[in-house]
Amino acid sequence: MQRTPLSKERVLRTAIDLADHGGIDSLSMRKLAHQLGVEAMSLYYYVANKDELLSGIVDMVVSEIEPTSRDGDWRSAVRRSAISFHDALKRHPWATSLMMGASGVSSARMLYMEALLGRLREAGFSPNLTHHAYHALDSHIIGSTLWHAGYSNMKLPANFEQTFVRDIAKELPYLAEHAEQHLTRSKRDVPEFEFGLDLILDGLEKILGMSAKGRPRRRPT
Amino acid sequence: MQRTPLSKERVLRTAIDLADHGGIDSLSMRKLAHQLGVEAMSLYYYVANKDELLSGIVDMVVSEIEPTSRDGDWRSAVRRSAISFHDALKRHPWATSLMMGASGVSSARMLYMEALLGRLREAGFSPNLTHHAYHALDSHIIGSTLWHAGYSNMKLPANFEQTFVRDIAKELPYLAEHAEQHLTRSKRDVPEFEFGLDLILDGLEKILGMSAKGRPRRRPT
DNA sequence: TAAGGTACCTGACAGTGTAAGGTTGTCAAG
DNA sequence: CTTGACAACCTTACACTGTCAGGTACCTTA
Repeated sequence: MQRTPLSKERVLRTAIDLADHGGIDSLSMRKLAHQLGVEAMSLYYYVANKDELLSGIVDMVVSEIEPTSRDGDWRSAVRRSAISFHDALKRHPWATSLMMGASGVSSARMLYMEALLGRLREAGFSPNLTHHAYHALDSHIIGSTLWHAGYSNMKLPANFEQTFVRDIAKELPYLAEHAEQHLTRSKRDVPEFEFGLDLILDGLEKILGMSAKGRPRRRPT
Repeated sequence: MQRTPLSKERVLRTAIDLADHGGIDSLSMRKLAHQLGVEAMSLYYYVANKDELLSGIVDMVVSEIEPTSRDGDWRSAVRRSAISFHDALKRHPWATSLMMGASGVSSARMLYMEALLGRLREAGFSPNLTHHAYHALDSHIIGSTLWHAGYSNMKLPANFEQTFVRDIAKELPYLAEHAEQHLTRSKRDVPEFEFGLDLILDGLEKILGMSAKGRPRRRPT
């Protein structure tokens, strides 16, 4: 009875499972190897080192993102890909901080960027506005997700509302109000992420409209 | 000749120095102790464990932020504190990801939140709009800074422009354009951070104006 | 039969956080 | 002057981390 041989694919996938389940800190070479029924050093046959493993799994997460479509109006196309990005990061919260740290921009990420940047440029965004739009969107996605990850990780005491919120209500009433909103917020409310996203998209749309009126664009390239 | 005794203050301050200089990974208990002329375990007299040390230094960074002022118009007050937040995180890039991870919200952070939330509410923002405004701003700050940290960390080859940008120009023209913008961007251009910030502030201002016209607010509370 | 490569393993090393307990110095009470 | 308590610091040890150096078993091709 011989086990099926490993593969980089299988190594990365198991690594993602491990990180998803126990957080990125619980992803060690030995644990990962054990999960695969193998010794730690065997993994180095498939990855050069842990950094490569990490950027590998980030790559897989990034490739889960639906790239900005070329169809339909730019606004809903951008919106969809942003939400898809956000969703992917919610599925793998550890990926957010990993994506920003470590080793440069992966190729999957570059493809995503190209699709988004291209869609904006071809919708009539100037190079400069495209630049700013990209960073505004990216920051919002990253920031929202990082917050979401931190928030969902922090385990509140069971009676958080009765104790903490009441305690700080006198000295920090606005914070108490804010905390309570998180607790009572229903699924029908606008998600925080989408509110901010639409704020940015609204702003971009307005700027685009102004510049289009001022000097109608000639070449779509 | 006896050395002056340590203090939690001094431990944290040296930890910040170490992290500022060599990144958060180079902050180990032993190195920190060595820097203080002491053995590792002595630190545990001042901090319970490394987590407490980390949240301690994050706290110190947060208290560098200029809280949202109660004077002047809400917009420039919020803008100033956001920039101050961003600046603090640029001074200590490691703090960004630390702030979101780990152990809940520090008391310094709560004070900052209270000031911002309060300022918004008292400017006429509804509870719900305040909630969304807070998260939009926070996400942008965190996201921008995290990006900035990653970008400034990644060391490009000296001739990045000539090699990489040229190489990808054919397959990923928009990405190449974007990369080039980062390289040629001058100090007189609008910083990416402030562009996004103003986008958000513009949007909030507009919503606030609309709701004020629709149903003028009665009680500032 | 030999060579060479593939896929895995053993052992070791330097580094990490920290639990358990030990050693000083200072200082007040008896 | 002694005793004991406390503060401030140290020593040792353990389990864990990534990974270098090298070894082993098997399979394929010459």
